[in-house]
Amino acid sequence: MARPSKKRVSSRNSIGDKRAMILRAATRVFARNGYFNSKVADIARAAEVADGTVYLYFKSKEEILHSIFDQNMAEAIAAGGQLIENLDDPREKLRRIAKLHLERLGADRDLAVVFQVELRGSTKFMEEFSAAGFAEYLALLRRTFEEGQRVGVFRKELNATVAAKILFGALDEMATNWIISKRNYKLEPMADVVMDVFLNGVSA
Amino acid sequence: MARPSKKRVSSRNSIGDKRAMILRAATRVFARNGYFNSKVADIARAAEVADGTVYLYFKSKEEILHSIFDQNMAEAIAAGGQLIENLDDPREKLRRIAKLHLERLGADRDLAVVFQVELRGSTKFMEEFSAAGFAEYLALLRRTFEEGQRVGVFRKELNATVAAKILFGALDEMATNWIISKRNYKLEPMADVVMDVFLNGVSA
Amino acid sequence: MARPSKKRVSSRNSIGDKRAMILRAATRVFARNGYFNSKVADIARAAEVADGTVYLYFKSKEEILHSIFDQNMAEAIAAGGQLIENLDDPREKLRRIAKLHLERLGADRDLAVVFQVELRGSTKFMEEFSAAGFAEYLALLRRTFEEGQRVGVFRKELNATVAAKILFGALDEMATNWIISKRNYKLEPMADVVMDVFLNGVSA
Amino acid sequence: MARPSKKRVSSRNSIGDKRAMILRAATRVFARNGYFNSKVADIARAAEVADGTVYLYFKSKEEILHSIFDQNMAEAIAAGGQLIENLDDPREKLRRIAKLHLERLGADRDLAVVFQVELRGSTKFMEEFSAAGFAEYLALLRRTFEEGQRVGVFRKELNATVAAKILFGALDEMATNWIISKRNYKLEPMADVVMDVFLNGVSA
DNA sequence: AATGAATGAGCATTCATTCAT
DNA sequence: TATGAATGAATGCTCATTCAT
Repeated sequence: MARPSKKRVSSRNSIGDKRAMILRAATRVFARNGYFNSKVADIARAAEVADGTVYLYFKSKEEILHSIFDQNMAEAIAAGGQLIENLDDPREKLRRIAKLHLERLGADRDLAVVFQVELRGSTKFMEEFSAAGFAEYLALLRRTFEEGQRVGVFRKELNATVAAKILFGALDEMATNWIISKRNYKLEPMADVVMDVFLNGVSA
Repeated sequence: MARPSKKRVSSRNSIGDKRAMILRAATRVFARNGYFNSKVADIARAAEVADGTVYLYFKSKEEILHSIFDQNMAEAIAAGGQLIENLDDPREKLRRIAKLHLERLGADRDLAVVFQVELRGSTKFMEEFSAAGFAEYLALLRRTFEEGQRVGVFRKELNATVAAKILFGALDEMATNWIISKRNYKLEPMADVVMDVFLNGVSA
Repeated sequence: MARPSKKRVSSRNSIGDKRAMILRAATRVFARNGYFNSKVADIARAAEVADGTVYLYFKSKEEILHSIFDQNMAEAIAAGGQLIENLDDPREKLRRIAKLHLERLGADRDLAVVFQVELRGSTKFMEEFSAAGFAEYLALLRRTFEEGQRVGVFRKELNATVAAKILFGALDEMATNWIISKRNYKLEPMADVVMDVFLNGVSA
Repeated sequence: MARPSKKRVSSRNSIGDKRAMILRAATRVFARNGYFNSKVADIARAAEVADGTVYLYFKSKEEILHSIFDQNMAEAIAAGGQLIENLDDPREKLRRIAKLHLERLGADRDLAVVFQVELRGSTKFMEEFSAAGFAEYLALLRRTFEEGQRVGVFRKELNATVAAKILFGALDEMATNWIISKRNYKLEPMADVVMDVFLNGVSA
């Protein structure tokens, strides 16, 4: 009858972390069961809160998925910007970005599944998240590529937007394959191979 | 009370088309509403058959999605194989495959949406369809690439599997972006740009 | 493609037996799966006819169940009447009827299941089949009992209708228990025990 | 759009009653429409709760039927045990049990219908509920009968199990007939007639 | 008479969301 | 803030029955 354990240790982080806990729990749950098969009650249980509590922090189940994307995308872009601000060579910039891309996904399989699979399952999401951080990320790649064209290291006749998409597509496929693959390998080193081919392909 | 009209008009198309009609209707419905939001009743209405009729041809809603994938993938692989059997240059082979890839998707937006979006929405599907035709397609790319390495047109130090994935990823991204994009452009020509960069990047 | 076997032996009985074949098949199917879980298609398959054919002989699934009851009940009552018409002792008459009752059910487990279980599953059936042959059977028992009272072998103060129900209930329970029982024993001999107790209980 | 009234009135009965209310409502609904024709929505409406609420207390529609049986059977057996614990004469014990049997059923026609009709409609139920409380009830009758044989009031050569079934069958038939009957009479007094015949029949 | 493809009404169950406490 | 009992809309699938052949 009594609910003994349920250790109040959950206060391991100062208060207010509840939102973050729910987000982390949701990432885990979505990754394991898929967005549509995940119940809000599953997330609540995983986050060790009551069902209703989830709605104190998020308007709906969908908003949780969005928040996972938004938060991580914002972090990634911030990290990426910081990472390259002191670099000069556009090729090196792209290399660092690519490595960071796969490094982040490779460090958290659940997050990777949500990004590579769950977020793709509907045109609605696709369009929305495309309009959001994803476009920004693609723009970062494009601007860096244009910079390379300006300084003469990349072929000037290439459409920068398309070039950015090619690079993104290649990296994205690495991530997706890594998730699906039964084998156990590091994702981040794949960035080197991709960049080798890509830079070779676009260099002036 | 009475069940007036609705007399078995059908036969608009010769018999046996029913399965194909349902498949076509489902592609349209899935593309417009997403797999999870599509009701079997929607598909039935779009195919102009009764709800129950759907189940005479498919075991479940999920099987319909699978059938769309299977059928089109099989056709595509057959067409691809035929297309390149008389070619010698591995580079040309890859060019043709890439063009066919984007041509087919570009010719049927609904089908493209199902392939690029709906089929990606769950690890379950991903793994299953990965195991099926998709793996076969990737293998086709890989073997052609290896052939190119053998005849000396592609860099021998590159991992053929990874190279195949890079190419697929780039093409895949073209397709996905084409779907999401509000602009109206032809998909198939994008193959040329992708192949330009890719071949440049992998050539010996 | 060809449907070779399906031996036309089915004409083992002259034509017109189709109705009987469906009835027999239905008894088997109802007994094994229960009335509500039995599909008309199951019955058709068991009877080796097409689904639609069933409806050439019966108006509905429910009518099949009724027909099983009606037919067997009519046979049983006819057999019972014949069996006792040359007997004098009312006690012997009841003994014969009881034996026949359990003998018939004990000879066809499927039929017994339909009579003891499937026919009981709804007040609607109960009332209908009560109004039909069942009432007639109970009346046979009652009249025979009254005859016994008249000739002085049964206690006159007993209500004959109730006495008939007691006897029927006891026999009915023997049949039901026999069906449910995992053990393997003959049903018909149980009639002797029941008659021993009953006759002892009602004798003047 | 708005979801106006229907405010959580409830609390009409103290909380915790909800399970009991659903059970009572289900008994009524099953009795009136039959188990298979009863919709869970009917039960919910009758119990004045939402459809989903039913599933907070019961795993399935089937479990509701089981629960009706289990609960009432447990109560009846407890009541029966208590009723006879201070009696010595096995004949009197059986008389009391028989009276209680018909008294309980006679006091709640809906419950009687469920017990006499709905619970009988499938071998699955039959076997299950046979394995459960029903067997226990039959065992109670048998043990009491054996006790009577030991103390010499019942004929020793009779099989106690069969004797118990005969008694049960007779009582059961009284109950079933009472339900089906259009006439309006008390069920419980029938126990006396049955016991008169039965005891007369088995007495040493 | 016989067939079996087609029909479409019907229903148990789930689960995101709310709100009284 | 937090809870979790209660809600009720939503839907995939089944199957008795029909009817064109």
